[in-house]
Amino acid sequence: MSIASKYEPASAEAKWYAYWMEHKLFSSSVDPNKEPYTIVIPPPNVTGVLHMGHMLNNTIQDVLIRRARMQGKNACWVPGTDHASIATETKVVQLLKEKGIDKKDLTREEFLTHAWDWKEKYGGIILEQLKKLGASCDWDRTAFTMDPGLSNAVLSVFVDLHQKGKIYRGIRMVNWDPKGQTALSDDEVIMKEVASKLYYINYAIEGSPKEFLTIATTRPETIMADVAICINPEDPRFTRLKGKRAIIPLINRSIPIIEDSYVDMEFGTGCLKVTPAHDLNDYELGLKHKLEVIDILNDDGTLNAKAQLLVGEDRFVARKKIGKLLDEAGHLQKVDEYRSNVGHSERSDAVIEPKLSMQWFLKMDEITQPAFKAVMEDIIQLHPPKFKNMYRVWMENVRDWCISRQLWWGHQIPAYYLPNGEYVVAKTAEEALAQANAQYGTQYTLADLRQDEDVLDTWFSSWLWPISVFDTEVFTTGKPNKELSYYYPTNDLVTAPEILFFWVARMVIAGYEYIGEKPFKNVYLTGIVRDKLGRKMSKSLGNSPDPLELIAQYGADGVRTGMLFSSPAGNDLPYDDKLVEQGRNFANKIWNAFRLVKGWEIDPNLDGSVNASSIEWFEQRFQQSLSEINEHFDKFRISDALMATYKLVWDDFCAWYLEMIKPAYQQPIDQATYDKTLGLFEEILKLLHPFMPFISEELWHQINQRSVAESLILASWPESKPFDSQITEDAAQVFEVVSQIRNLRASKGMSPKEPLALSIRTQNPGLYSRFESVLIKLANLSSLQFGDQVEQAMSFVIKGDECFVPMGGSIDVEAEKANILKELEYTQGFLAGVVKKLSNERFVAGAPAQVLEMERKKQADAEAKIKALEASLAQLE
RNA sequence: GGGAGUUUAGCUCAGCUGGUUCAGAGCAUCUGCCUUACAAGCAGAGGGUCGGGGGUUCGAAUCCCUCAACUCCCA
Repeated sequence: MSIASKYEPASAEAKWYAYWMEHKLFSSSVDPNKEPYTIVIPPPNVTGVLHMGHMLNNTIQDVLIRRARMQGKNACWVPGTDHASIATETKVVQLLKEKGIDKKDLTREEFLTHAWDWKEKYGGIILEQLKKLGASCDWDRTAFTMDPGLSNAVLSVFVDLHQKGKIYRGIRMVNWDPKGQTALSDDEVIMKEVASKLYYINYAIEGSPKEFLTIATTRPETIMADVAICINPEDPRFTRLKGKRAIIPLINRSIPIIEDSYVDMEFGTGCLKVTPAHDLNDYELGLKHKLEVIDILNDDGTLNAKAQLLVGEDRFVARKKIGKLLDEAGHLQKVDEYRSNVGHSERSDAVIEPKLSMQWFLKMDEITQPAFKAVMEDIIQLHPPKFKNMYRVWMENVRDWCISRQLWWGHQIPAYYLPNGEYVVAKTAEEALAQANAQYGTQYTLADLRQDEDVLDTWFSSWLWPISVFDTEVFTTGKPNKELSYYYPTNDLVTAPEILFFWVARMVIAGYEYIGEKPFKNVYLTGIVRDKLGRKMSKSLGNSPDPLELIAQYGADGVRTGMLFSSPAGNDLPYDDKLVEQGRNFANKIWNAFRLVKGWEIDPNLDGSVNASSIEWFEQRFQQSLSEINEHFDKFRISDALMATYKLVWDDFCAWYLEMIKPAYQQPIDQATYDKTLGLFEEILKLLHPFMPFISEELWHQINQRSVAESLILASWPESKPFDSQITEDAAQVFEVVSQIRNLRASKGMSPKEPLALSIRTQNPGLYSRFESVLIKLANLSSLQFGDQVEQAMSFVIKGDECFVPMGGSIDVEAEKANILKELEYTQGFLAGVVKKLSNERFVAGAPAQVLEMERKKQADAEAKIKALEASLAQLE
């Protein structure tokens, strides 16, 4: 036997991935005779490097797609990447900076040239890494959200929605990232608790120089933007101030004192400075009271001329300085330490500045309705379903979507401003010009048009992904092409719950808006991969293992199964090397099972009928597991499907079946059993393939020479057939006897090599005699008999059948008596419970017949067992 | 502050519409084995008042109330 005792994954992985690729076994094309099964990959950021989250996510997709392929479906997994405007632009800016180039010194075109260079160079890395994992994507379909076609689709949609009156321009308070110089959506803002200071500032009352009121604020640098003081009309402390005006310290501007019940009398000093330009709540209060807006900040977070003071200083520097100024001028009453929640940019980590700016918005109220309904009515199913609730809450409170971003990398907004102050929206400048001149009767030329500088939110392109990877024209034509008609709606989407709203919900919205049909049937939400301490894996923490390193160390199959062992849908995965180790061990187990079988010599003259019952048992057991596995898959319980497969292979096939049929050392096996066993092995490899594509394909070809078309990746998923659970139950009982005898040996310190005799008192000897040879082999028996009690024997009871193992003189009577007494005591207690239940009239009257019958059987069994135990005890006396 | 979710063995989780799948699985732990497929292994064992309390019911891990802890979303 020349096969290594340890499975070496590296060569098999390289070999079979190349083989699958070479023969285009991942590729899919429209075939009306086959049912399509489609998954679109959640496009990773082009800036991305494969991390553990991708590993989990893509393993699940690959499992689903490979199983579908084996089920004879036309499996199509579309890969691709997302241009990720903020992340990529940040990265490119950083890279240029390292080269001594400042983005400010570049034109838009120059910057984009650099960005594309970067994308061409690094943008595909993550997809290459996915190949190492075994991902069976149709790589010929690889898409990018800024491909010409997909970009065109984005612009079409923008123009269309604008025409429909759903896109509008408006001044809004946005989350401004002064570092990234862009507006962020609420969801891109992370609230963090930070230590800050609460400044108590005195504002003089106009007309009574000695009087003042005190305001508590964490942002003293914005007092120059104050437009009012607000008090609660119910607050008796401030009745005297009603209708008066206050003076802003340092700049001495007079502002009104207004009343609004919005003010929390408990917080701070009970009165509030109103600064509409720099606080969302103040902005709304300002709108309500028709107050002026004074914006004292530049885009980069420095103070502008309107501030009058500290012009050009950064907001945080200004905060410190103004504190000092106020103090020196005698306006600062005190400063308290304070903890508050402050929004930070998810990308740049800069403190978010609420800022008024002109942005583009998509009206969400109407467009979301079909998407809301689809999930509520389970037309689209979320797995696990607990996310349905979250989805509902979000959809019910959805706000208009701010779709503009102040960046260069992305889809530039197709809006063109005209010299007359108007603007037109069109896909190209030429179209815009024609439209403008027609609309306004003007004679403008292209040079008169100025395109909006901003780009669209990244999600504004990825929400079209399940459509635009197949058809980029449907948004204008309204007619799906062949590809889209065939592959859409896709089947399953696998993604993280954190982007349920960013992405998933919006794809559903776009799907209904443009195709009138859901984009997918099922959404499988994975958990977050965390480290042992429960922290999210991140580059900055350095707590994430390198996935490629892991694959090199444990094998792709080991890593895939390791990731899946402990990750039910929606649950976080606390990552531990132990998991992938278990995966690797599993691969090794399969490998060695194969070594065993391949190592057998065949003797054509041998009669294999002794193994018939073992084979029959395993076939039934296989079917039983298969139906469980299929059910798990259907319910998207991927971890459970894997665990059921794992147990079938390790416990049933390796630990029981192979041991049952294994010939004695260096003895040959009969032809029939050998052939059958290889056949069963093949069935097992099929079940393993979605989880462990490499080792399964490797062994598949080692079992037999096969053509490309006969590759395992294309093999048929085993057919589910009815099974006889009586056989598996009986076998379980026989196995229990084997375990008990092994246990007996272990507890007596006897060698497994020393044969024992077994006598069973049973109503049903056929059950045991059917597996007689198995019992003899696995329990190492010298004989098996049926009959009455045996003297000088150890005994145990299984399902009412008494088993006796004569031990000759070596039996420890006292210990055996103690054992039996313990068992007896327990059974008597058990019986008492059952009897009590049965003597309860209300139970007898209320419980269904089936339950009653069960209880009666329990009683009978317990009584029989007690009798048997007592007899054994008497025997020992 | 509003809403949702979670709490079952040391860890990660199953336990569907209350009753033999009812207290489970994998890993970890402990004991004994290098028994010629596999020590990345084999054989065996021990772990849980099902977060606390109360209620409904003949019967509750499962339904209701309440308290506690943790997580997430929104403000």
